[in-house]
Amino acid sequence: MANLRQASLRHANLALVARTVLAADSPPSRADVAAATSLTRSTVSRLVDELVAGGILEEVESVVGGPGRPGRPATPLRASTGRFAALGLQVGVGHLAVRLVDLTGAVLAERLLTADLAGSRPGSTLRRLRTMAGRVLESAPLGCHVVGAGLALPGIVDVEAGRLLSAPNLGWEDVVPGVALEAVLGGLPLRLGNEADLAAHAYAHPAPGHDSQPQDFVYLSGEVGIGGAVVVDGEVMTGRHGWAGEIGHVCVDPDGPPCRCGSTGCLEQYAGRLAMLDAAGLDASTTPSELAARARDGDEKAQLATRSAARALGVALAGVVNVLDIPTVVLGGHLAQVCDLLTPEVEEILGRRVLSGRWVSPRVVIASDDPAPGATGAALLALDELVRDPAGVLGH
Amino acid sequence: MANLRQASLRHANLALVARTVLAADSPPSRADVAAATSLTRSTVSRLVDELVAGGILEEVESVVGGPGRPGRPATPLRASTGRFAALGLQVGVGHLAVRLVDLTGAVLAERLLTADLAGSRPGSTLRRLRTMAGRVLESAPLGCHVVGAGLALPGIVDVEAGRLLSAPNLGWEDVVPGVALEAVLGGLPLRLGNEADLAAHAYAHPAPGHDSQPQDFVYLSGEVGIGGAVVVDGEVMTGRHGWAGEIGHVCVDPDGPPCRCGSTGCLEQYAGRLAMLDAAGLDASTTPSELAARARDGDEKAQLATRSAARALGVALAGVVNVLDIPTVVLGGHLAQVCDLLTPEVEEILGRRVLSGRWVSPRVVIASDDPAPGATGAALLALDELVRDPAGVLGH
DNA sequence: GGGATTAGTTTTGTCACGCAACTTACGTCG
DNA sequence: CGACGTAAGTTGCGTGACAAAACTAATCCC
Repeated sequence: MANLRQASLRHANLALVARTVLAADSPPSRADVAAATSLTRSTVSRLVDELVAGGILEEVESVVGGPGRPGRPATPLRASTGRFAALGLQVGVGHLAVRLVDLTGAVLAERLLTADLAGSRPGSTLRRLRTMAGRVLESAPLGCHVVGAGLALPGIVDVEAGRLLSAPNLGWEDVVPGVALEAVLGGLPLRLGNEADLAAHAYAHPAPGHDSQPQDFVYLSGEVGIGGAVVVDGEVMTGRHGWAGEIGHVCVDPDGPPCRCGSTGCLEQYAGRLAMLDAAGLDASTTPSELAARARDGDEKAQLATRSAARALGVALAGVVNVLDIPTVVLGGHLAQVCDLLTPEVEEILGRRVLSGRWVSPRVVIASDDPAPGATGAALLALDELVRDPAGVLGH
Repeated sequence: MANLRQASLRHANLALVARTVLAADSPPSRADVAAATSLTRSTVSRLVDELVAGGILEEVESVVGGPGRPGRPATPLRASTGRFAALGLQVGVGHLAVRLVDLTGAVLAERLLTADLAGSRPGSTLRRLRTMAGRVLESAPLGCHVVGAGLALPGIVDVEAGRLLSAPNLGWEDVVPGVALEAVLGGLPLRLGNEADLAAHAYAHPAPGHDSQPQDFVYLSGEVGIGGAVVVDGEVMTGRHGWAGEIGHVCVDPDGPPCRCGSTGCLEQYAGRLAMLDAAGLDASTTPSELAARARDGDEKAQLATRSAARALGVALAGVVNVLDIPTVVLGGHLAQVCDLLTPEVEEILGRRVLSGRWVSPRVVIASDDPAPGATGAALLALDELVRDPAGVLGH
């Protein structure tokens, strides 16, 4: 409900120009940006100059063989490398991760640590994360402004309060990670987020301002249980309180096995990592790839486990697609590793159970195999604020 | 991705001022609007003058005893009555409806017709609707501009193409209602919409620019089957193709009874009107209120039917709430008539099955008993375009 | 080397808003 | 009953952001 004044106009067009440059596949010239935005060249020039002066964009020395076109050669523009960056942190059930990502989406520095954190003490775990974050920040290039920090957590988060309400797979309840980390952040605001939400953001936007296809999808993140997120038009749906996306607890069968959430027949009880391994008669430490290999080799129990998981995924996702009309499903985490075993049956069930399946067939695709997409997503989300309002870091 | 120019600024602020006046509970003065929008009085004055000249707003003759406050008395503003209106049409399974709604949300004229249209021929039904629309338009007040028309349909709609793809309960397939109605519309664009989507819009916005509480909810519309809509921040989620909200076909039990959609165990098979009457051993023509009365009087089969419906609703809605974090459910249509029988058990199941139920208890509320909320919603949606860009009807 | 072509800059004009002074229209109080 | 206070609404001026168009710059092509 905020009003608009002349300054808003400038803010909005600065953001538009910045986004246009970041979204381009190859560095565009001022003239290209003018054509893409339907602003005039003079206006674009002025805005670009401001963004370059502010260190958000930079001009590329087009050394290599130009296009050989008549006319004055263009000055290609791109996001500044290493000038602005954001810190992405993640506490997973099996790992800690810290990443420093810049405006081009490049990882300037990172640290990964594999560890079983189920049942760990929040205090000591967050201290380990703090140490890792300190190292990463030390190795940031000179003159690099860290503009934000985000922390991905596998649980239900109160974003406003910066509080982790509950992370059953970690065994954490009611934790405020900001206090343990604030020494290393130096006053930088820390934004918490659900791991699946942030991973989904990273999938939709592999770099700040850069949109990938598709921009509407349902994201499933398999770790111990199943996290999820719904992305509409490139934006992660957070819901009324920021707790949307709990697809792992959609009911597949009301008479199904009890879930630790207190309900029965949740998707997680069929397609969660532990549930699948259990159904296949394998130890909890077995990797999903091992399970997939056994299923392919003809192990009957492994095949049963994957088939049961596929059926549950099909039923749960059909409901989601019926309600949201988002016919693309992205599988990440352990689900990505067994994706090719699941996909045919899941797609078959979706085609049958989705009302609009007659006109558009739902598709299942696989996410990247990044072990910590949540950390990347947390950093990218912080950088997005910069792209959305570049005037904030310029001369105000 | 459109750029901003000075004109955009004016357009945006015109819309802001218009919305502010429409959203106010009592007619605000120019000074009130200035305070609410944080625009200056001079700017508001200019914009209001334009809107008054354009016939969108009007000054109220404050005849009755003013507040007796010192200072120059205010000139209260409100939406013009009867100057701009939109036509809302609806084809339901049991009725036809036509409404003319103005900017204040008042119904200027309407016509309702009860008829069993299941299996009707689209051509003759639409001709009847056309006649009704003609009568309604004839009775519009002098100087009333009809700025848009919308048609609510109980099925899957291709909004862009103006085509009804499938309405199983009517038995209609692949119909383009625009051609049958264009004679009466006189070039006015007709916008199709799903009945539940439009009813949900009317619930969220009882008048143009006026927001009711809540602005985030799941809407269930019970007719023969069950239609649904998801409203986030006052906006009906349409999904990738406009087919979102098919909650009636969320799977409650994969081993449940077959549904006409080709799937099994859909919510509609438990809580649809026909399904409930069938389970209660009643004739298809029985009213839901009659069913409710029997259940209250101790009829065991009727109680069984309502309990089964409540359980199915609980399971299906729990899934939706888990995915979307929208803890308010609005029941309309036949579900509204049996709402008080269903609510306790549905809320109990939601509290148990919704992951975030520990922090926020989901609530079930009842919609208005308007027989054709879709028609109202269709008209309101058309008027919303006017409110969103008032400059469109002024001096361009 | 001159012309064509394209990139980027400079200049001038327009328009919407903020600011502040002003006018209007009412109550209040001596 | 008339001066004063107060709040609503108007008027005139200044500012800033963008459009339009003329201009400069740098390259290719002949």
